[in-house]
Amino acid sequence: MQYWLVKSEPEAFSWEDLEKSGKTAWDGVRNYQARNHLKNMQIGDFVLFYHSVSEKAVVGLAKVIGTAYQDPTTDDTRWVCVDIEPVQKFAKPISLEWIKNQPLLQNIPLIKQSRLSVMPLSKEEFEIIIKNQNISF
DNA sequence: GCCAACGTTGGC
DNA sequence: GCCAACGTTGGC
Repeated sequence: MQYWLVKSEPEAFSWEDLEKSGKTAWDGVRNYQARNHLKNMQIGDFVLFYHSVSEKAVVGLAKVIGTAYQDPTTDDTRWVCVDIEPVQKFAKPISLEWIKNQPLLQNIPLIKQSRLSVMPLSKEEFEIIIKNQNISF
């Protein structure tokens, strides 16, 4: 079991869009580091969903329901996507500002490498972010 | 809206 | 193989 965080501009694809469609192919990734993380995802892994730019907050929890396969939005075989589905919306979004103030979250790529769109989190980092959300697994 | 950070491209 | 130019992301 691994833990991940993915970013999306809500104007492009939001948590609400994910809930509406029930599941989605996490495609369009064109960065090798992010691509490598996608390839490492396993079915059942949890994925935190972050709204970048206009909101800058983690807004929900999703999970992986399909492992990496050829990204259908390109013929270029370098790129893959995975399938995810929503688990639960956060009762209270976790802001970037809050994350920056947590001593134990100082090393996550969200802060250190702001342009990476798919990143791994440790179990501890994941649990700090989802605590107080009353999420039932 | 600006711009820093950073990844990619292409000329040499 | 280096690096300048360029495009994109995302915080501010």
